[in-house]
Amino acid sequence: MPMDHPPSRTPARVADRPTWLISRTFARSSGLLTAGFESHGHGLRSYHYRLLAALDEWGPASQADLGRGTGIDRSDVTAALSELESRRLVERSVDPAHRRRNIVTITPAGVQRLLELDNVIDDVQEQVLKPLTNPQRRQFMALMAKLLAAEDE
Amino acid sequence: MPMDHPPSRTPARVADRPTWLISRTFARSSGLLTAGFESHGHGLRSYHYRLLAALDEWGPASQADLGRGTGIDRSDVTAALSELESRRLVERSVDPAHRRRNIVTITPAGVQRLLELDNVIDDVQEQVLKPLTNPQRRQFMALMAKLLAAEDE
DNA sequence: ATTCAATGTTGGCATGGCCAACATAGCAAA
DNA sequence: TTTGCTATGTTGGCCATGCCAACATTGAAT
Repeated sequence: MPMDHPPSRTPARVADRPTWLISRTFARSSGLLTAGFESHGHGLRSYHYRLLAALDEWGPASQADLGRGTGIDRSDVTAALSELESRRLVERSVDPAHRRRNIVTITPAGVQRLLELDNVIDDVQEQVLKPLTNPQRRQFMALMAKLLAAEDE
Repeated sequence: MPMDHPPSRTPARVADRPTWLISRTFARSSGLLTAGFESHGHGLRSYHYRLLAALDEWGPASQADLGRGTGIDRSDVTAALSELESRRLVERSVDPAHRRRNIVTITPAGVQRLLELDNVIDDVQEQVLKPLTNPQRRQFMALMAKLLAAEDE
């Protein structure tokens, strides 16, 4: 999604459209995020961050719950957790009550890593919003929140 | 990118970050766009639309110019044009001056299709922006434009 | 006891954005 | 004029994100 080769000019019917602006905005944001993860992300990506954050904030959970909670597909949760586990950032253990189910726990090293990623990601927010004044930033976020409120129906 | 299964709850450190809002906004916009193309797009996708729009607005062009103009990679231009050509929406002919170069032209049927796609896409804009009042829509777009202005440097 | 639903896992797919390599063709500098 | 350098179109590949299907296992419901 990072579109590193932006169009030199853009057809008018495309350039004016909100969906185009949104997609360009996302490309910019996503590009900066990717760059941030690449240089200071210790090989992790956004799935990993979202899972670590969920585990830290909500405590140990099953993979299915993590998937539902974070919106990440079950199969992708499995893959991302395996990577986190091999880095000792989370631990998987069988739920004694439901032996089919794994209980996933974040390790102290995982919390540590999460904190580091927080900083990386905060930097990116700054870069993304740099062109806007503080009131504009708040306005922008409020408008997006309004746009997304409809999502729940 | 359509994220059709949004998170049921979202970790706080994720939920209030601009990059998250942007990515959710894009997911929504992109999902509606995909749905629009799927139901009334005659099997075409956004690359096709962008290319048709460029050809309609700028007139016949070489593939390399189309790529540079639209920000689509040369190789993807080739593929998308082949699909458009097989549907008789564009025509390729060798540039007599530079025999290595193709001159791509939009056909009347292509213009027709473009007009239809315009309507589909306009509908999507409405859907995306529905939660906002008209002044809010203008504000939102202005803020994104400001965000993207930095892109040129 | 027999169904049914949930769980974790594997493997696959599409889209959008990329890159590398290649043959061909034109241009330019020597 | 010959020797490059560059542009062009094409093929084929890669990666990330978001998805879906199928499967065996397991527990719960009937």
